[in-house]
Amino acid sequence: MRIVVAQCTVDYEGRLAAHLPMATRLVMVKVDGCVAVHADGGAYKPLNWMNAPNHLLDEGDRWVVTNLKGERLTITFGAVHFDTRVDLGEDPGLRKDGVEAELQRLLAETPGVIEPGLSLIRREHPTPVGPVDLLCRATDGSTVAVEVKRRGEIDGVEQLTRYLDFLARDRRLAAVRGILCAQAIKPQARQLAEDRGIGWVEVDYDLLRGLDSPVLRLF
Amino acid sequence: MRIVVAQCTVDYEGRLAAHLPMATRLVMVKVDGCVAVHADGGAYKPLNWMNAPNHLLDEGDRWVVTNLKGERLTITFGAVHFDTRVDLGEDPGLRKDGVEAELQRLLAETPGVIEPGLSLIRREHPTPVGPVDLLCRATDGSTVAVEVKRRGEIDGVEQLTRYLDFLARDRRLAAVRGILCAQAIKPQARQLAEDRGIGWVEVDYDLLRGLDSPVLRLF
DNA sequence: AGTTCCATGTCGCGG
DNA sequence: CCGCGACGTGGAACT
Repeated sequence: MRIVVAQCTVDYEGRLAAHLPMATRLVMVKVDGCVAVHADGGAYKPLNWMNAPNHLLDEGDRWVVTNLKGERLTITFGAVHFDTRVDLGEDPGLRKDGVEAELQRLLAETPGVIEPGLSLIRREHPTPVGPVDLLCRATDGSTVAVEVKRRGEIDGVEQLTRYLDFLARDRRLAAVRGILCAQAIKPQARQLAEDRGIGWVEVDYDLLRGLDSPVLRLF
Repeated sequence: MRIVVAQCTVDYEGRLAAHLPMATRLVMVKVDGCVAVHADGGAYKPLNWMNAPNHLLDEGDRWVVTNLKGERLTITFGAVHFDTRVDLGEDPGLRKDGVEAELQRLLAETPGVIEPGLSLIRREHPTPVGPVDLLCRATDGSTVAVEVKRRGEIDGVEQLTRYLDFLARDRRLAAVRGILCAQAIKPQARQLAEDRGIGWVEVDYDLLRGLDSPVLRLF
């Protein structure tokens, strides 16, 4: 990784046009070739950047970074405060927990928390417009398509609506209804769901993880 | 800004849980207090981070960064390769051109380029499923909902469809139709729009900017 | 390569 | 402060 602290102007031409006047900034070049220009604020996002793969033309006081999509990042340097290279080596990588995949797994094991008596038919049930997260059977005999999200928003309702359109035509299934299931569901998503006769349920991830624990599963 | 290159392990507990084993990484602390841990790859996004506002407890070989939402980032240091501070000063900021907000503003000033004779009723007209970009009156007396996009894709058609569903029920409005307006509209979006009786128009951003110039507005 | 969908999305604006 | 939608969204998984 190369780290440069220097005065510079930056110009980006591509999906939009952007310009940065001369000021002191941090320019980071990673071994994969990506370039990022940071100011001393604005969270972790750089002011400007160019991801790999790209080509960096180093003219000394000016870098021109281009990619195959025709985007161009031009950095023109003034006074350089500092310019160093460090070898970080390969990174062992990140472990994550608590994303949608995890939530879906937990709900598949305890579908009753979505609606009393619900039982799982299958996960990732295929349709022509994508897989339904959980396909279930309700006590009233109807089929229930469950869309699992970490956060319930309008997109989730649209997605479920598309699935239901196709499931309704599947003669092998009983009458099909839909439920949007998330840790939190936004008012507009609730509104749209209700407007379309789609149910919605908020579930507690920590509670669910508790229900899944070895001790409680003995009961 | 403080720049540290060091061996470290990182743990994040918050919206999810994540762990990074010991390895050499770049830790950046900006003056606004945000902390980012970078590996030598993975584009401009850090492996882990904590945005401002937060509180950094510096125990020397361990940093504990917390925020009011109950998220916690813990960095435990091993060998430190280097640790420096630089004063970047205030950044003059970024100028952007060609984004949706700009396009919407220009169209609001010259709605006639969307359809001859169209006049603006209001921008950001509220509905229960979100605001309509431009609500207009056509010469035939009908109301026209315009969705403005930089790039016209299926999402834009879906969004406009939702608005139209609700607008159709508003008895204060005349018959409502919709137009998707963008710099470029993909074939699939055109197809879907036509299928739903929604109009679509491609507009030239540069031409529009020209129409908005002081000289031409005299005419 | 193209499409779909998730994300600790982040960011900015308006209520 | 929340709600909402845009973003140079980026990135991964799958066709």
